[in-house]
Amino acid sequence: MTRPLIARLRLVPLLTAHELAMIEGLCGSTRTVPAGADIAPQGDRPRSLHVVVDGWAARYKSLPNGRQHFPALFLPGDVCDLDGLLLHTVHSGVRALSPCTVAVLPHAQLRDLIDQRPAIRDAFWWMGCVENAIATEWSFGLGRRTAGERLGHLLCELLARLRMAGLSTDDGYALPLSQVEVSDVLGLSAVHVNRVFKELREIGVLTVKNRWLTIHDHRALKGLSHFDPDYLHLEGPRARAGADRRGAADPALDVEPLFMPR
Amino acid sequence: MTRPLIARLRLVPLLTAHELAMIEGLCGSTRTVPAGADIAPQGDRPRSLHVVVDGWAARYKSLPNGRQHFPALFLPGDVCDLDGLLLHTVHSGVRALSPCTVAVLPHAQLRDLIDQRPAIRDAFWWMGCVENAIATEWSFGLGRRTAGERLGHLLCELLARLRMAGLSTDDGYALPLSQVEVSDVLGLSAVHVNRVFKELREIGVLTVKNRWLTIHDHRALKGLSHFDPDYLHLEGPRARAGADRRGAADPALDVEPLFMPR
DNA sequence: CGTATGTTTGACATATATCAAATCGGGTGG
DNA sequence: CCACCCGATTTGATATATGTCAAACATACG
Repeated sequence: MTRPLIARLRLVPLLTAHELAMIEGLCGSTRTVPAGADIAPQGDRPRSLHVVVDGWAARYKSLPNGRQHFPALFLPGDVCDLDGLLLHTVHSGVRALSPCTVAVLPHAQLRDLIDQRPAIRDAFWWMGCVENAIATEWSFGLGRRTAGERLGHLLCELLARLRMAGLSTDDGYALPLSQVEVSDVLGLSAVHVNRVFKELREIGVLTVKNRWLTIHDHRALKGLSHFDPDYLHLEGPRARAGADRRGAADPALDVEPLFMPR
Repeated sequence: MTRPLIARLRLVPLLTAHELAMIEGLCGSTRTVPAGADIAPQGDRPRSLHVVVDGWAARYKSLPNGRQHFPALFLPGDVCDLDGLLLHTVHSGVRALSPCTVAVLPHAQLRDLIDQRPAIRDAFWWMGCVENAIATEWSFGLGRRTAGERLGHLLCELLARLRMAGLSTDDGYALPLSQVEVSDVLGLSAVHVNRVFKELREIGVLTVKNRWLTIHDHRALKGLSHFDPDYLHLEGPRARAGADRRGAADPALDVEPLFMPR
């Protein structure tokens, strides 16, 4: 079940249906990982690529005294260790934040595909660039945004990304993160995250109940966090000159609609 | 004069001398950019790649009320707008922090080279991954390190990167950044950066004089900032299976030594 | 039901920001 | 070569956002 990756790649006008099928065919096995466990092994010469199919995961880094940080969050459809394809040692681990299902694509075969098919190469390279763009935005937030702006911005980003994956309703989504985990994303203390949530709740912008986030006033949330989704590159990668590819419109692959009906 | 890029790529056992020459041959023009000016145009469909040959540059992002942040720093040898090759809109600008010389490689020709030569593709893709790894480390610092640790860590990183480029002495380097600019990298106020510099000076770890940084006690600086250079991937990308490439040892290209004599 | 985990709240501590002024330093023009 | 000047650095006083500690509550789970 690599649907989410395919759904994501389908957005990419770069790929033909045939190429999508090739990628899908590559997914040998699927693993399930309990919350809290590592998804991708750290260390030398990683041998495969992991795609989150279900659940949420995060890259993590920590310091001896217990300080921890999540510099990236991976949602269904995201490749969570793209770097391992090029780098020969991977230093940051990836941990499941909720129970996860991950697809495992062996590097060797993926490399063959990348060598043969420039469009596939570009699709994966492009995903790395988007990850980079998101990291840049987070970096800015950590450096220059207030706690309230950071939280608001994160929640808007997650809505946009989940919506693209077809995993949100019009005004909310399942948020499997504890406040402690949110604090490790935002570089704040858990207590302070709690206070900011409370504030947003009190001004009527959102509600969290039973791990479900409802955004009552999306406009306000976007406004107070200065959210602009451009950096997510929801429009897909740039087309290759002269290419007339149209995977996204090809009905050969039966994939769920990408946007929820309003 | 694309020497610095070539010097950087030479570290990469991936590339043959011939391939290095191909890349070097691509560099049509060279531009000089005054401090404070933009190097790479933002916006849709960028048409070329820019390599810093001399001087320092930074990616920047800002908010209306004047808050500014530099999520990445580019030193001689660094490609400063790799993302533009894949992304069809570039949202963050790159600004020269000191007077810069940049080499301009047209995307069209670079793409041809990348299509033909997997090793060249991997070299550029790899540089993107390293940029990503550095961004991840900075992100961690912004989220979880104290002001002192952040500054110390940055100064260690710059020493390592400059040393790789042959631009440091054994115990210091030219630091063209003002304290305001450092504060925009570290997500601090300029005043506080000044105080942290003072502290490091008073405990005898470093001196800044005339835009030259001298590190008197490197061990202490590394210790207090928990610096570990692994994330810089100074060892180059992973070799391709079965490849026996050895550009770095090939004397055909007359490139300066990469490390200063002690 | 009890136990563990997550959330909420309060009181207090502190790192860092802000504002404002003094001083330094180096380039420029006379 | 000196005097001026402008940006950069330095310092002090004060403000504030956020962290820390600790306890009380919820909530889910077995």
